[in-house]
Amino acid sequence: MKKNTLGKIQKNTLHQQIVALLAKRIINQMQPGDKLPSERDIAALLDVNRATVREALKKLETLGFIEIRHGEGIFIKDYLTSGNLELLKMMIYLNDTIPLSILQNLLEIRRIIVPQMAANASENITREELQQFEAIVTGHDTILEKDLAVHQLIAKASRNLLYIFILNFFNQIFRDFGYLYFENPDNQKRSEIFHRELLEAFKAKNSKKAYTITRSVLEYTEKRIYAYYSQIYNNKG
Amino acid sequence: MKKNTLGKIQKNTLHQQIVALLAKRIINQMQPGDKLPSERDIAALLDVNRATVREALKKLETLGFIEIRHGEGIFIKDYLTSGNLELLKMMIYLNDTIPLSILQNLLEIRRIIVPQMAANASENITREELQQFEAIVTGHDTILEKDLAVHQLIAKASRNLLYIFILNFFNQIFRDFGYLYFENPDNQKRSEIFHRELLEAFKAKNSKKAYTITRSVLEYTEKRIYAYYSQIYNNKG
DNA sequence: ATATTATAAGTGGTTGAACCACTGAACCAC
DNA sequence: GTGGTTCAGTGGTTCAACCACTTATAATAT
Repeated sequence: MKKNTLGKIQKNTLHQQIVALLAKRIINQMQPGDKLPSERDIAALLDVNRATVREALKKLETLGFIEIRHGEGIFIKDYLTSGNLELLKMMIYLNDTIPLSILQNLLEIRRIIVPQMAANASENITREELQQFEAIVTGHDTILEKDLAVHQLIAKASRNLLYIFILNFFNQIFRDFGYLYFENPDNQKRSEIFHRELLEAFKAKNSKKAYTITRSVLEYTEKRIYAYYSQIYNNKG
Repeated sequence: MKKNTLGKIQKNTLHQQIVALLAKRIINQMQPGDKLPSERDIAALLDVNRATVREALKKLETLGFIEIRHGEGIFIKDYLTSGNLELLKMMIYLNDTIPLSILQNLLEIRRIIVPQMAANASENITREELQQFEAIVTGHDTILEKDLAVHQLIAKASRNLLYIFILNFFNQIFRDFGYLYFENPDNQKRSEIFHRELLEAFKAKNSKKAYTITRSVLEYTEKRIYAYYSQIYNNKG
C-alpha cells in the first residue's frame, strides 16, 4: 500500500464501501450464474438508498463482475470469461497485499511484454521524447517515480495503445507496492543504470540492445523479488 | 459489429446513451484537466434526471475517462496515463469499425503473448482440460466459436490470471469483428489444422512445439488480414 | 383439452425534490 | 500575514413514486 506517514485516512464513500462488500461476497460465497438479491432488497439489507446501491452495481457491472438484466435481476458473471484487468486490480486491492501467485503472473507477463515494447520504442521515439527521457534521468524525483515515468515513456513511444494501457495496469500496481523494492540501495542503483543504458540505446536507435537491456533488468528484478519472498517464508516457517 | 440482419435496434438505456455521448465529446473536443459541467448542468442540458447522469459518470470513472472530486467537480483524466483496456474497447465500439492502427497494435501484441501462453498451457494443462479441448475440436460449433473456446482454454490452462484477462479483451473484440475473417474457407481450414496440431502438442506436453505452432498460425492470420485491408484500400484508391 | 391472450407480480430504469458533506474563495478578526 | 467564518457551488445520499421489461399464471377462445 501507499506509504503514508500520517496513517490511513479512511474516507470512502458509501457506494465504494458497497462495491467492496459485494465484491468480497461475490468472490467468496457465490458462483457464476447465481442471482443477487434485487436492488430493493440489497438497499433494505444494507439500510441505504436504492440509488446508492445502483451506483455500486454500475461499477461492478463495468468491471465484468455482474450482469444486470432489465426485468429479470442481477446475475454473477464468470469472471474467467468476462473479467478484465480492472477486476483483477480490484481483487488485489480487496486484500491489503498482493498474493504471490498473482505477483508471479504479473512478473512473467511483464518480462515478455516490456522488452518488446522497448524495442518498438527505440524505433519510434521522437527527439522531443528523448529530451523528456533525459529530463527524467537527470531529474531529482524518487527512483520509484523515475522508474514509473521511464516505463510510461517507453509505452508511449512504442506507439501501441495496448502496450500503453497494459503498462498502466502494471504501473498502478507498482506505484502502491513497489516502494518496498526500492528500499534496497542495490535495486535503486540497478534501475538507474538501466535508465541510462536504455537512453543510450534509444539515442542509437538500437532496438536489439534496447530489448536485451530491458530483459536483463527485469530478470534482475524478478530474482530480487523472489529472494525477498523466500526470505519471508523461511523466517515464518 | 455483430451481424444483425434486421439492422440496428437502438434499445440502449438512457445512461448508456449518455455514456456514449459524453465519451465522444471527451475524446473529440476535450483535453486532460478540462472540467466537465456539473452533474446538475449536464442533467439539465440533456433533459434527464441527475441520478441517470450519475450512473453514466460512474461508468466513465471506472473506465478511467474522468475523475470525480467531491465538492470540486468532474475532470478529464489523461487516458494515456490512466486508461485501461476497457476504455480502449469503448473507443473501438464508438465507431462501428475497428481502426486499422489499433488492429495492428492488437495483432502485434497478440503475436507476442499468445504463443507464450500456449507454451505455459502445454505444461500445466490437466487431463480434464485436454478432454474439453478434444470436445471443442470434434464438436459442431461454428469455427469462430471453436476458435474462441480454444483460446480461452489455452488462457485458462496457462494458470496466469493476467493472460486470461488480456485474452478476454482479444476475444471480445474478435467475437464481433472476426466473422469476416472466417468467411474465407482457407482461413477456416487453417484454424482447424491449428486446433488439431495444438491438441497433439498439448498431449505430448511439448511446450516448444506449442509455441511455434501458435506463432505460425498467428503470422498466417496477420498476413491474411493485412492482405484484406490492402485490397480494400486499393479498390478505394 | 389445447392454444392463445390478458393479467399480475417482480424486476431494473427513470424521475423530482430535498437534504447532507465537501471544497474553494471571499471576507473578517486578530 | 495568520487563522477562523461564511457562503456559494459541487458531488453524495435519501425518499417516494412511476415507467418499462420479463416471467409466470390465470382467464379466455377455439
